[in-house]
Amino acid sequence: MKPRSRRSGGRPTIADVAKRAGVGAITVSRALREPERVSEDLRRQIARVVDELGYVPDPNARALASARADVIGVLVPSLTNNVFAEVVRGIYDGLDDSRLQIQLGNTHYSGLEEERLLRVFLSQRPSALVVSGIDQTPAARKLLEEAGCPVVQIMEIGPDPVDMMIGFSHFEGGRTVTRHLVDAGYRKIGFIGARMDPRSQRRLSGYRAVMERAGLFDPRLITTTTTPSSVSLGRELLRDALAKVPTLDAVFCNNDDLALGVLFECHRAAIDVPGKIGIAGFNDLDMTGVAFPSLTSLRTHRYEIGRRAISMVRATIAGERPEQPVVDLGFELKQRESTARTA
Amino acid sequence: MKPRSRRSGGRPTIADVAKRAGVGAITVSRALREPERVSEDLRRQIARVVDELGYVPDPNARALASARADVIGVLVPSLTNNVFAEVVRGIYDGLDDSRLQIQLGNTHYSGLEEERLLRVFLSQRPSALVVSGIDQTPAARKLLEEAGCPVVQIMEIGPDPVDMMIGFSHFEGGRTVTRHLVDAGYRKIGFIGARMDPRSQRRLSGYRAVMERAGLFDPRLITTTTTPSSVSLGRELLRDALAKVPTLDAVFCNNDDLALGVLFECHRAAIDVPGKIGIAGFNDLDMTGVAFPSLTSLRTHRYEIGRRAISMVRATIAGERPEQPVVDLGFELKQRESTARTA
DNA sequence: TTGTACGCGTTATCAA
DNA sequence: TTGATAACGCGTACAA
Repeated sequence: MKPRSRRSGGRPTIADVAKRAGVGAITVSRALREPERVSEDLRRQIARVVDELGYVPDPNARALASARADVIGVLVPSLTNNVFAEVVRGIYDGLDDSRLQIQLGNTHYSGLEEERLLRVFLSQRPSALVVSGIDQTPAARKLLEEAGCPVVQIMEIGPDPVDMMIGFSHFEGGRTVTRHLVDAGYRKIGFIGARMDPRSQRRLSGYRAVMERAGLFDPRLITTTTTPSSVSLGRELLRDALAKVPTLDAVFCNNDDLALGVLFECHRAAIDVPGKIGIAGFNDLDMTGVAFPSLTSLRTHRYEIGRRAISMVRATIAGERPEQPVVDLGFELKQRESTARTA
Repeated sequence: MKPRSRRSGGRPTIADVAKRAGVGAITVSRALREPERVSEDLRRQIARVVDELGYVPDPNARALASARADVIGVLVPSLTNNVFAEVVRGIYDGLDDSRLQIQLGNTHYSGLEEERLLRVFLSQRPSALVVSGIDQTPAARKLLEEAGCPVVQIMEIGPDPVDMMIGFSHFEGGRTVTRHLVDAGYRKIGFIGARMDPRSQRRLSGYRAVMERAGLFDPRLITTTTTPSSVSLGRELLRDALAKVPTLDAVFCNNDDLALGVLFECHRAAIDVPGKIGIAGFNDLDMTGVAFPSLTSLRTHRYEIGRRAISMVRATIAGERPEQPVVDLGFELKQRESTARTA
C-alpha cells in the first residue's frame, strides 16, 4: 500500500474518495457542494465512499482554491456586555447547518481596533462581514466598501449604509423613554450614562431633545462617565447626580445595569421608588422585569438582530438579495412599577 | 504589465514581495515568521517592500502548506451566561498580538453538539483546543486524545486530564458555601438549582456532603430544574421551595442569577434578609456585591481561567510545556450582608 | 544564511 | 453530466 502523503496525517483526501469511487476528483467536489449537478447514481456512490473513508473536506484547501472562505467575520465592541452576548448568540443560532463559520472579534469599543481586526479578517477573504454600529473610521469604512462581500451594520440604523443594516434608532429610543417619564409627571429627570459610546450619545441626544421641548432641560441633570458600565457604577452615578441636583425626581439610565445599581442605591438610602424617584433603564434585560419594584425599560431585539443579520447575509450569498437593505427592528417600551407614580 | 492572476483579486503575494526585494520567496516567508533566521539587511529590505505593497499573508495558503492553522478551537456551553462570556473575554485578551485566531463554538450544554463541533474544528487542524468541563462523551474524548495538538479542559479540575486543565472544584465550592451557611447558624438550608449541568450537580454534591455530615440533610430542601437559569426563575424556585418547606431559613443558589431572583422575591414578599432567610449565590457577579442587602457569594476566577488557558496553550506551542498541567485556581468566599445573621 | 523543487487538497477553466 | 489540467499562495525538505 502506498504510504500516506507526508503531511496530511493519514486523512483521506478528495483524491482518495475519487479513486475509490471510480470518478474524477472534481465530481466528488461537485457532489458535495452542488449535488444537483451530479447524476443520482454517482451521487449515491460517492456518498457511500465518503462515509466509508470518513472523508472531511479541508476548509483551508477549499478557501485557497476558491479564493473565498466559508467564514463570516463579526466585530462587536464587547463580549461580556449582555446585549452583545445576545447578539452573538443570535448570530451563531442563525448559522444552522450552513457550513459557514463565524470569526469573532472584540473591538473593545475602539474604532482603531475595529479597523485593525477588519484587516486581519479581510486577509481570509470572508464570505461576509458583520460590524457593530455606524461609526466606523474612514479607513474602516473604505475597507468595508471594497471588501467584495456582503456587509451588515448591526444594532443601529442610519442614512448611509455601507451595504445592509439592521437595528434601531437609539435617538428615538432615548426620546421614547424620556417622553414616558415626562408623561408620568416627572420634572427633574436626570440622565445617567456610562461608557458613552456613540449609541449612548444618541440616546442622550434623544433625552435632550425631549427635555428641551418640554422646557425641562438643565445640563446639571446629566451625569455621565466614559467608565465602562456596571451595576456598582450605577450606585455611584446616582449619588453624584443627587449631589448636584438634590431635587432629582427621576433618572433615565443609559442601560439596565446602571438602572439596577440605581435601584439598589435607592433601597440602601431608603429612597422610595417610584414615589420619590422614578427609574427607567434601557434594553430590558431579564432581571429588569423581575426587580422589586420592577423596572421600566425599553425592550430591544438584540437576539433577533443577530439572527436576522445572518439571514440577510445568507440570502445575499444565495443570490436573493433582501429587497429591504435597511431593517428597523424598533423597540418596545415596558412600563413597570419603577415609573408608576401614584397621582 | 502582466495581468493579475485569475483568482487572487490583485492582492500581492509572497512572490511579488520576493521579486521586488530581489530575494527568494522562502526568505520572505522566513523574514515574517522567524525574523531571527534572516540577516538584518534582508529583513529590513523585505519589511520595506511588504509595507510598500501592503502585503498580507494568506492564512489559508499558510495552513494548507504547513498542515496547521493558527487557530485555537474553543468550545463553551453558552455565550450569554456571564460566567462563560468572561471566560471567552479572557481567552481573547490572552491572544495579544500572537497571530492566533479563536474559533468559537457554542455547544448549548450538549455533549453531542460538542462532539459534532469538535469534528468540524478538527478538520481545520487547529493549533490547540479548549473545551469546557470534564464530561466529554467517549467519542469526543477520543477525538481530543488523538487531536495531535495541545488540549485544555477549563472551568473544572478532575483526576484524568486529556492533556491540560485549569479551573476549580465545584464540589469544594459547594461545600464551602454550605459550610458557611451552617456556621452562620442556619439549619433549614435549601438548595436551589437551574440547568443542572455537571458542574451544578457537583455543587449540589458538595452541599449534600456538608448537610449530611451536619445531620441537616433532607431531600425536600432541594429544589432543582433543568430549565436554563435566569433571575425570574430564581423567584419561582424560591416560591416552590417555600411551598415545600415553609420553615426554610436559608438558600444556597446554584448561581448569582438565581440568588438575585430570590432576593427580589424576598423583597416582594417582605421576607427579611438575612433575618428570616439567608441567601448565598455562586460566582460573584458584579451585581452581587452591590445588591441590597449585598449577597454572599463564591468568587470564581473565570476571566483568569480563560487568560491562563491561552497562556498554557501558547507556552506549549512554544515548546515550553507548563510543569503543572493541572491548575486549580480555587475560589474565594465573599461573606456579605445576606448571610450575616445578627445573633 | 539563502534558495530550488515540490507538494499541500481543493476548485476554476475549458473541453468533451 | 463528467473529467484533465492548471492554478491557488505558501511552507517543507533538502541542497548549496
